[in-house]
Amino acid sequence: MKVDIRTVADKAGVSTATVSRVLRDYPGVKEKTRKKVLKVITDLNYEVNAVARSLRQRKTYTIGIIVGNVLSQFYSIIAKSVEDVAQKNGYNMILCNGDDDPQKELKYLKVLKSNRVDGIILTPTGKNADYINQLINTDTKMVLLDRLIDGVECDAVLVDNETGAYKAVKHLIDQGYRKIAIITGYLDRTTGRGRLNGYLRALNEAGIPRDDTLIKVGNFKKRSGIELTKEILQMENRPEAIFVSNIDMTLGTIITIKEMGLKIPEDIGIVSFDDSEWAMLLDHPITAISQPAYSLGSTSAEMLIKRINGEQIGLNNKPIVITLNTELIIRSSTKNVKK
Amino acid sequence: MKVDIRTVADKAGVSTATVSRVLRDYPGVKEKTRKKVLKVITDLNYEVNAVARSLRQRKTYTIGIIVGNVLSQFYSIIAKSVEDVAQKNGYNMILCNGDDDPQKELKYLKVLKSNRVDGIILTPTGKNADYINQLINTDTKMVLLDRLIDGVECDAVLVDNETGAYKAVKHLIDQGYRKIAIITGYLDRTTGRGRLNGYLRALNEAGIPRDDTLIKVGNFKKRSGIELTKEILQMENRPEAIFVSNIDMTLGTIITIKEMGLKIPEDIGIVSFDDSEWAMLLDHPITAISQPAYSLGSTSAEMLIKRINGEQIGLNNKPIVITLNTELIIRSSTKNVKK
DNA sequence: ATGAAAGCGCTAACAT
DNA sequence: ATGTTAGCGCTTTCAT
Repeated sequence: MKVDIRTVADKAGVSTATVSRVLRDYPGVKEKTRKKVLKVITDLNYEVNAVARSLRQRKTYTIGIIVGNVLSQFYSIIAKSVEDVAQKNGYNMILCNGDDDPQKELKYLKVLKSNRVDGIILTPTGKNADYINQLINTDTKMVLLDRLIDGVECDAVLVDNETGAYKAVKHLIDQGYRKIAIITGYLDRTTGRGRLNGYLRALNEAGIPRDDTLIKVGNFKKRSGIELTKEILQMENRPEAIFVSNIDMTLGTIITIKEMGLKIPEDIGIVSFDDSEWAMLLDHPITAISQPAYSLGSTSAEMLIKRINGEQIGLNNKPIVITLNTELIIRSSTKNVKK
Repeated sequence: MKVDIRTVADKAGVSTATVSRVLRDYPGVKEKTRKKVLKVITDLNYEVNAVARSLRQRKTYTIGIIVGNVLSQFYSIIAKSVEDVAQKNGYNMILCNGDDDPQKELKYLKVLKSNRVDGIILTPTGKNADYINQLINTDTKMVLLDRLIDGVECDAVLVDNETGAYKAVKHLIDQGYRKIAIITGYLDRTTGRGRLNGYLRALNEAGIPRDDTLIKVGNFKKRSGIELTKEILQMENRPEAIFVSNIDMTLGTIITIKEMGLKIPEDIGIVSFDDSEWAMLLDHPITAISQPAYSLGSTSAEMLIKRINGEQIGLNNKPIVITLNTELIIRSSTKNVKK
């Protein structure tokens, strides 16, 4: 049996307007009437039709989030933090798995737009700038997460990739390592580029000349960690340490090192951008740059909701970019035994 | 500027009905008209209002999923697989983090209902049976994932917990272990209970008497893995091996063993229900029961969508329970050196 | 304090 | 092949 606001109104002997007022805790309904209506609602197990409400109010109380890859711990934490904040503010969340694929990203942006979400949090692939600009210009609330897009001005919450990478590589240098390889991610992403830049800055500062044979470009996935590590370890004059730009590739790196029968840190030093609870349990716990994943998500969600509510942010309401800091966690994978 | 179907119709010089037909690839629109309308749609960047469409069609093309804990790898994989299947079938997915909390579960069930999702996939806490029954009776499509609920008859996709646990513990026994402890999860959940039962069956079959001091009840979280492992290792006559009922608790177990300066498997054998890519990288890779997480999610999503489409499933359309098998992956954490 | 009625943006039956 | 129109279930003015 279908039960809508009409059913409730009839049964309670009031108009639909009154039921609607009760539903929304609107003041100015006589206590007795309210009680009566609430009783009928309970009796009939009535649940407001959010679709109809959204249509009428032109507000869905829903935010969309498109992440790079739900399978990674990093994005799981972000999803959770966004959800926590959304919930606290009475919003629902639609999670989309962009898969770091510009096509899927575009598709999901359209889906979210079509569903009239009140705002979008996006981990951008870096493409689709035109469509994204168009969304922003037509007043879609949006916050970029973790990465920027060339040619797009938008609120964003980022991690200080360059400084993080710099700290990691400086630590290696301080430990006495000189020949240091890097496995980067996509260089057309601010994350990949920033981490490479930090690496280069640390080397430069220490007077170590740049050596392009030590720079391997991966795709942030385990597979490329495996392959590139193999390449590095098979070089005739093997590097002393590797800086790996994210945890999934680090996993691949460790697998490969094990397979080749080498030891960390005796044969090769390792530092990872991004940490894992498991990384500290290995026979040689991995030194890592820890990212504030939870804060990244919660900060962007809070920012988005402020925008949705029309609250003033910063000066003259221009887009704001917030950059969060990383932390270097020193463990034994960078203990230079030869030094 | 607001652009709706009316705007498009006017600009194209047709009625809204025709635009609607074009939008839905409805046959019987003259090619020339279709072209004209499509051009206007592109020019205006028109995007159909899915909210209005849903209201009218009484169909949202959205499925909701409530998982136990988005942070765990297990549920991440499930979320991804459900999303993959949903996408393939033209559905969106709303992901909710039930947090294994009956209150949140109830809240999200209501939210999803209110949003008129076409179906729900639920990892149930086991509570809220009344409300869930009411949903089912009012024709809400629902599939239970990973766990059942007492007193609820519903489609479900499960893992064979008992057999999995049995295989794990039998393997320990085969390795010569006799004094075997278990760290279980909530016993009011079919997962916790099933795994305990498998443990007991294996012991029983081997003629090893049940010893309740060796049965520790946890809550599936790392913290309880840490605490209960501490209790076990401090027993005056320490067990020779521990069967840990999920991966988060296993993480806690390993942390504790390390902290106490003990060695796996020399001092204590470990087998985990649930695997992790990292578990194989430890100095003593962890023997584990691997769950078909991806299949769990995809199977339940497929089942749900069939139900939504009104397809006949099984005999006389009664609820169906599908149970998937686990796999024992033997590594060195169960190599009994004393045997 | 409450009700009547319009309308949010679409789709679908019916008419032409 | 296309248009007219009612209505999906709500909220919100405007009356009373």
